[in-house]
Amino acid sequence: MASGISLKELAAELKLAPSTVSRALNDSYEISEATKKKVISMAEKLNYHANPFARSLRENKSKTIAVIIPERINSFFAQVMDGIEEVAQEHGYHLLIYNTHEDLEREMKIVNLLLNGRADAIAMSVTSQTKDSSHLQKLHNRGLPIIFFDRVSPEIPTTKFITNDYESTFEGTKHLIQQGCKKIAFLTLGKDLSISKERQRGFQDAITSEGWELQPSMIVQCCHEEETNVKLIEELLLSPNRPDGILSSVEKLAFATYHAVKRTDLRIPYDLKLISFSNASTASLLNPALTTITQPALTIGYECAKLLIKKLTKPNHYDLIDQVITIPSKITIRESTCQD
Amino acid sequence: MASGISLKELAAELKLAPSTVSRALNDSYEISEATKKKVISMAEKLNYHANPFARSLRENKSKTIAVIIPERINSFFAQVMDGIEEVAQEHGYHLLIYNTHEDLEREMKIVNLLLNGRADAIAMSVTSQTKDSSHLQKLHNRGLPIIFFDRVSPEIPTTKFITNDYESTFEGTKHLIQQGCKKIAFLTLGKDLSISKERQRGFQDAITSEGWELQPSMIVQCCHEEETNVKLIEELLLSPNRPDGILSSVEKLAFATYHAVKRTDLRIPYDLKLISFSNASTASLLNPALTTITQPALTIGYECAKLLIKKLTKPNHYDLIDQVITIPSKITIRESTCQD
DNA sequence: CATAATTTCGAAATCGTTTCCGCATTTTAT
DNA sequence: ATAAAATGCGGAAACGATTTCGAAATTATG
Repeated sequence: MASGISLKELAAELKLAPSTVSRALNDSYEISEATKKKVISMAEKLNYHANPFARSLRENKSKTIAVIIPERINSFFAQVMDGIEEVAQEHGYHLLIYNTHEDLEREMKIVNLLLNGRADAIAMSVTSQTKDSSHLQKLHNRGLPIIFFDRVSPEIPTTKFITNDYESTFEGTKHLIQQGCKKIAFLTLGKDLSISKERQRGFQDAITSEGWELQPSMIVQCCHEEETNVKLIEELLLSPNRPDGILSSVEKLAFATYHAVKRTDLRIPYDLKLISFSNASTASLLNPALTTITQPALTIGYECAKLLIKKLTKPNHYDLIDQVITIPSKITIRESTCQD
Repeated sequence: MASGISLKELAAELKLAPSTVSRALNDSYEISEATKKKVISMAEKLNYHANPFARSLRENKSKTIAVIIPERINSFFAQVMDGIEEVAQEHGYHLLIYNTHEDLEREMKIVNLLLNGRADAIAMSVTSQTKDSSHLQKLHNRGLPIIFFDRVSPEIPTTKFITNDYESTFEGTKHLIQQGCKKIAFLTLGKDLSISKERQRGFQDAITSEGWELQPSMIVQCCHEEETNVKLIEELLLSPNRPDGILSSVEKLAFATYHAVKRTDLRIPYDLKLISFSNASTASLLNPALTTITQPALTIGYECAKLLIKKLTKPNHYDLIDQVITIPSKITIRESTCQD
């Protein structure tokens, strides 16, 4: 219905063969400058636009990259997408974007959808539930270039971008300790996630490096349901041996903590200090301003896209080798961990 | 490279004609149950996946909807996208997403990219600079179903979804007045935008309905550059006839206001009351909590997608008629406009 | 049993590109 | 002057699916 003129029709109009017109439009050396000009100007005049599907079919590539994220309302993922899009657009690539909503079922469905070659490559961050990776393995086996960021799948031998999860969490915890915290809780989402494990390890090592004993009740498994999390954290804060510091490994758990605190008569930072992984630009506007561990989201997006495109444009000269590339986060200290 | 088995190969394996296999997989009535079963099980066994481009080429449709937004780090647009994706996924549609970064040049490039039929339909919100609509007209002329949300282009005769911009702003302004404000400023982005005009009209009518005179200096034209906006607002707040109330028509201008206020010794809500259009879930966590006009973002997303898909699945029985559908916003009063 | 009707399937065209191969014609080399 | 090479273009196949048309096989009907 919305179809315009085809190459064949354009060729007929020019009294040339379709092959000639195709070559002219693709600036082939076999075509004289004179015909090229004629073809191009006629193409513009008739408003010719090459059918992308015919081209994709013929060339076996779609000029499309799929991006799969677990959550859209999340400043980190939003920034990564902006980064990916920037580089992709530069190279003429389009972006198919899928939100799994932290739901493994949906992730599997989406991944299966991509098995048919609709996208030339994939950049993704898995859900917090993703433990088994057989669905991802299928993608990889099919030869589809795939790259992970932040929430990586360790079993797939490809390039992964993460931040220095262990070190940032270690430092973040140390910061809480320096600020006088004696009992610190760690909020986390999926315990199967590799970054969760690393962050937890950083947290634990910081605790034990003080000669303190690690209390299991201070490792709090949260879910993706906001209200449930708020209640969970509220209970934690009302318990007899409540923490005086919290390190949240996920942005939204920090927000949940704010909400939970509001329900108690505790005050941040006096009764509770809070630090969290977050890329929210509003961190400094919160009440009180949130001390954050900020990931280099935009850079991660750039690098993911760059590598994927490198692989797509030089498939034989470059491979997405099995490596983890770490780009450090930055801690920004604000009021939520500092009482003047 | 990543190509799997083709229909023809599958047919060969089954000793059937490609046409038969195609029909079997599409559950055609002309094929016996016996062969259908055989075909389907063999397809699964050989991991057959129909090539989407061959299908798109043949059927002249891509099962893809393009979404164009001016900004990704914006809770409103993020929620709209979630809404669109939800409905689209239900109907087997994929989403191509483009961020124009409030840049008209980019918007035009992206729109031109979509002229070739890569997407079956478009849902978009224009940039704050978009005044001329000839590039959008081209899309529409091509017969591509297009729908606008929030930032609409009035000249394109199609369905548009907005909120009750005039009324919400009117009420928001009245609320400031009720809270004791005597001089109110209005922060806006593009003055050519239809929603900006409507919101500004609501603001002005609320002012004049009090018998007050409208002061031109209280209409503040902002840009998309954060730091510039902060300075602009700071100057406003330091000027001799500074406002004691601000209505921000855009979420990020509210954030800019918070930052600007921090640079002065004014305090919200005592010296300045603030209300803003915003869908940020963190509005209640800000310092002080922000009074918001919240748009029904998710619903807008749902409705956009529903209508587009209705048009795509029943092209002859339904048209995207030239109408503006209004879904009301909700005002949530918080501390930024209330001193106890 | 012969014929008609119905089921079930195959051959081939088609969508719009790109590209391999081939054929003139012109230019350059011998 | 003739052979060789370069230039410029056309014809047709190919990518992988769907679909129209038609034919064979099966079943029903008289």
